[in-house]
Amino acid sequence: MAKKSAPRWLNPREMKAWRSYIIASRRLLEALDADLDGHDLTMADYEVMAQLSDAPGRRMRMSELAELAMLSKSRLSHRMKVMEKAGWVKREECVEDRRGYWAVMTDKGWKAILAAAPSHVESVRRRLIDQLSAKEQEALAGIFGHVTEELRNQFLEESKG
Amino acid sequence: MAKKSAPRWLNPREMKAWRSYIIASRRLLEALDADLDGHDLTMADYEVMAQLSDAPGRRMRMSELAELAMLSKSRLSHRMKVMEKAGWVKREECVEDRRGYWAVMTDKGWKAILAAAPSHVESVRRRLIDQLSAKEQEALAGIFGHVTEELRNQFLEESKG
DNA sequence: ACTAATTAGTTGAAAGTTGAACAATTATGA
DNA sequence: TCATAATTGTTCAACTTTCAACTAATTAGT
Repeated sequence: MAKKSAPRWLNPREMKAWRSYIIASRRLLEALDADLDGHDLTMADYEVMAQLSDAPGRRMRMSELAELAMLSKSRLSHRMKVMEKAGWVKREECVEDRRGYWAVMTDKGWKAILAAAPSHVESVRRRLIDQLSAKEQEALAGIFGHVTEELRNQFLEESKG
Repeated sequence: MAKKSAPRWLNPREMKAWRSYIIASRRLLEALDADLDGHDLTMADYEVMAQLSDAPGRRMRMSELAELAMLSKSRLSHRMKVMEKAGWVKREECVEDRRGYWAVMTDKGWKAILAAAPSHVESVRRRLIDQLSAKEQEALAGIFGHVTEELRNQFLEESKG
């Protein structure tokens, strides 16, 4: 558990990369969320709905949905209650595993996501994707694909220690 | 207010760029926050403290601090109350403008940020910066520098309409 | 089969965030 | 100068998220 070596501070190039990224990302997410406002959706709720609409039968087990939408089970549970009240989803008991539930998108939910999707995509384009050349898009994918992979490795590494 | 044109969905390259970015970013931020846990700090609080420690006299007006740390005034106000209770900052009335307050970092706060900074930088390195080549770092800075600039333009554009 | 341990999902309380309303002060401008 | 507008920062209430505790059902180990 030694920790004594001098901190390796970021050099100017590294600092610029890090700060540009973190600042732009916060502003970008803020803008994307604001753009979704008119559809009564946050990015997180949009992600839940989008995942659900891609699933066979527009239904998915709660756990899997939480996993794909990157929410804690607890958080998903709370959001589902809200979205259920809005009539966008419902929950159905699962016969194969009676601990579990299916999150099921309703027709109303389907219509809601159909209505929101074009403007959301347009927003992602305008704020980010259309700002980048094809080369830059590939660079972005490369960089963050690698980051994700490495985070996964680090997580596995930390889990066993 | 015409909106009828067919949505321009993302092509595979665009989709990959967007999804890689958004997924990696969420996981990355999650990991960085987890790494800060041991110092009783969130990224947001760290940012507040870092900005404050860079300011002359380690003090800054509330508004400016909110601006730099990218928090709403309300949110900063709440966080300050918590950090004040922890003894890391205090607030002082402002003589030049008696509506205002100075956010002032205490000695204890200074020690706290000094203690947290090396491990935070190490975390940023390990999770992101050290994963990238110099070229990739420059690409990252280029991309997101441009995104920030464009977001600012769009914001100005929207403000007048 | 019987107990342990895991897994699925929910809940309630505490903590955090948002957004509008507000008091106090300063700036603007006829 | 006077009235109006804008700015500073806080507060309250509504809402959201987190964390730990919990029930119920399934799986594993013996």
